[in-house]
Amino acid sequence: MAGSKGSKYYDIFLKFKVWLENTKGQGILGDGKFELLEMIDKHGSLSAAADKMGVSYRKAWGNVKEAEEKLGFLLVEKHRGGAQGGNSVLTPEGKRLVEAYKELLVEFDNAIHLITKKFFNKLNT
Amino acid sequence: MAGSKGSKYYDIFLKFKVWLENTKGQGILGDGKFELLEMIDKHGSLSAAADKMGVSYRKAWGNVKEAEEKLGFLLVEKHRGGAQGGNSVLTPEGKRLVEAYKELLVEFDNAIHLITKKFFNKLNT
DNA sequence: TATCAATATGCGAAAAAAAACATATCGCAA
DNA sequence: TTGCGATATGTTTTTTTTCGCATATTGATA
Repeated sequence: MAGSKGSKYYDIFLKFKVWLENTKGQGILGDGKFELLEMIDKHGSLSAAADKMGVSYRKAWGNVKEAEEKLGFLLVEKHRGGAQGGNSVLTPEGKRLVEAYKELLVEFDNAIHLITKKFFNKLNT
Repeated sequence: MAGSKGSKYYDIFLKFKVWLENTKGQGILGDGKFELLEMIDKHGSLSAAADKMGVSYRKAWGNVKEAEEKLGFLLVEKHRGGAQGGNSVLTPEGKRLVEAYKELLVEFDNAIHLITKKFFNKLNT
């Protein structure tokens, strides 16, 4: 819930976003891309991950590539050809990033919760 | 500084954004608009605020109007005509929001600082 | 060795967002 | 009563992003 009932701020909410940036100020990875990485990890391929997320393979592939270029190292180990056509798995670095990001989100949520409370308290003073 | 020296994460940073949203999921006010409100407060007019921020008056005006429409109440009291052509001052609600937001940012920065540290520690483990 | 599913990319269209341009209105003060 | 500077908007242009379509490559397996 946002502000207290009856307040003019009743249906207003605080939202936030966290992402990784490089020194050039370019965004690298945010919520969407992290979710994509998780899906790749879970399903074993970019195309399956894209499907599950309801985005085109073209877009998902482009996202991964862009992030990797900006980072300067690979997040996903891609294989093509073979009976299944190919597959993709996270690199150790990719896994690590995803893990760290997940924990980060939890802590962020906790912090936000407190801060939000204070914010609306102040507004309703 | 981001990761520890020599780390693969050396030149990567965590960034964040906070903003207000209404129940329809529409963004209302973020960093830029809050800064605009501060400038209006400081300079006494929308046009001066726009100048100082290096944006067009058209854009600044549109931003304020849009935010007010989504909030359902006024943030700025505008007057036109007169010797000076007109002027603008924050409404009490506008002032209140700006104040609360400023405090919010400080707390956010503190929280982020801690969380960022943990994040990179984990990556470099 | 032909097939098949997944990776890999280029490119043009379409949609969305931002910036620029053009006016109109308003009201005090000279 | 005219000029000036700020508010108020509609319209158009430009820029940026996103989407969709087409096409090539790869390699285990039947």
